[in-house]
Amino acid sequence: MNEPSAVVLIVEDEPHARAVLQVTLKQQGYVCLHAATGAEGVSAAIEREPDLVLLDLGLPDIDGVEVTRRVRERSAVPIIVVSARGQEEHKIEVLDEGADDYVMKPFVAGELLARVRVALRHNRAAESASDAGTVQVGDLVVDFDLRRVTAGGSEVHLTPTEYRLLAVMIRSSGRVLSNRQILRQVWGPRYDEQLGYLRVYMKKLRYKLEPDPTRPRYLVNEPGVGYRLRMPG
Amino acid sequence: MNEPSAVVLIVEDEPHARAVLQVTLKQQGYVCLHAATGAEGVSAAIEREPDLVLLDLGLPDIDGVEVTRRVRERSAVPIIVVSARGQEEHKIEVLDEGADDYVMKPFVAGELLARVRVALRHNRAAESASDAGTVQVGDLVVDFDLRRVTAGGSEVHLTPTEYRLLAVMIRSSGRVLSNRQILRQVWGPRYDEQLGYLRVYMKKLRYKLEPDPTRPRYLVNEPGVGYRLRMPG
DNA sequence: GGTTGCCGTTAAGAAACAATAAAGGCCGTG
DNA sequence: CACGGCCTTTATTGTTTCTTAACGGCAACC
Repeated sequence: MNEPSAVVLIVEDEPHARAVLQVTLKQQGYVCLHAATGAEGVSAAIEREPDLVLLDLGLPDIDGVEVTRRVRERSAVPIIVVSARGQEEHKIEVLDEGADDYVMKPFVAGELLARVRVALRHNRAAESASDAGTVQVGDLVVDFDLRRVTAGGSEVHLTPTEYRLLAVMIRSSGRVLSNRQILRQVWGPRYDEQLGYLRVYMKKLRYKLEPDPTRPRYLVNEPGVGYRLRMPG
Repeated sequence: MNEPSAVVLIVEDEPHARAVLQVTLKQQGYVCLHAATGAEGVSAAIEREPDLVLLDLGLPDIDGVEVTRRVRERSAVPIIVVSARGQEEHKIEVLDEGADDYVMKPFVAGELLARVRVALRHNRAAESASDAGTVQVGDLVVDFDLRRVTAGGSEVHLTPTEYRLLAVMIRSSGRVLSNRQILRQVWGPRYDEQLGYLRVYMKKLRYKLEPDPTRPRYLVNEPGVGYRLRMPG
């Protein structure tokens, strides 16, 4: 049962840090690409189509925030930012620009790898979601071919946004999705702070899908984190 | 079912102490390497790739803390510090630099060997857990992909801070983490003196996870140092 | 036997977060 | 242009989580 090996682009100017990253990743069977400057990183991230980008914040030429922005103009590749101590204040900026996660140097190998796995899995889930079919969770059935939803046996009409939200949730059913992740997938990367949208539409979905909308069985909130579509059981 | 014999690097200047360590280990089938100075120890730890390093704190040339730091720049090999009385204050420093555990001289052979086994096992677990995404310790299971925690078979709801704390502990299960290390990882670098936070949240976690919260089996305190997530056995 | 240091526990107020209702804007269609 | 459906926005209320400070127990040490 081998995972198909993923290609990871490492954007890091300092040779030693780069070596540490590469060794850590290669041991797990990942294939590594390199870029030593922000400019190289941007073009490699777009042209060579890696499955993941590890981006150091302390690059010599372009600011890491700017690198993220430029990559995001052309690609949805997951970006994990690696930053040294004393650069905490960039964390929020860079996440706002569309980075997916954040790891502090020095990091424990296990932690880095965990985040890499999570980021890759997202990506794969989003891609394979395009192959259609019907998904069932409890008495909720979504037919992606016909774009039809039934709850408790009877058909439910959903607006486009409601449908996209449900699709995102049901594709990752069982797992907690952060508010940011949901907003990016449903409304787009620039909307990932519009928590209000998400709340309003969660209410609408619950109203249409839940047996008792005030006591959600399916669409449950994890305070401070996000939402998840609970699987039966 | 033979354990694959592990290679242990002993860094110790005093001949008698070295002999005691070596005999204790050889009887259990471990292969021993030696280094008599800190400098030798650093290069041997990196180049000869032992499975474990036993590091004496009272070396003639380089401080044990410095040895740990230099090894950690290049290797994730488990390090167990062996320290004489009167060096207690170094324990925390050396753990902060990335050592895995410490044993006080004079030590009982059984205790040393138990910690050696734990450190070796931890290393192997960290390697094989990297394709799982879920980590199990005793009847505690953390699924990092789903962000789900179960204790004794039933799901447990954790708040964001509780979850981060458990994640930090379980990623380093078996080894001692200093209060400062934990605080930095869970609350951030600026909170590394807020011991109160840690105590409050340790209680909350124990309450939710331990069979008998007043007699912790998993989250155990190391007085004056920090906490450890004890592995079963 | 008191003092000190460290740990566990508790509770209450502050802050962050979530659910809901309702109003206004946009846009296509009749 | 009036209407209906959908999306966005704001305000209000209610809930969960975090922070903070104080207290009590226990052991080590003088």
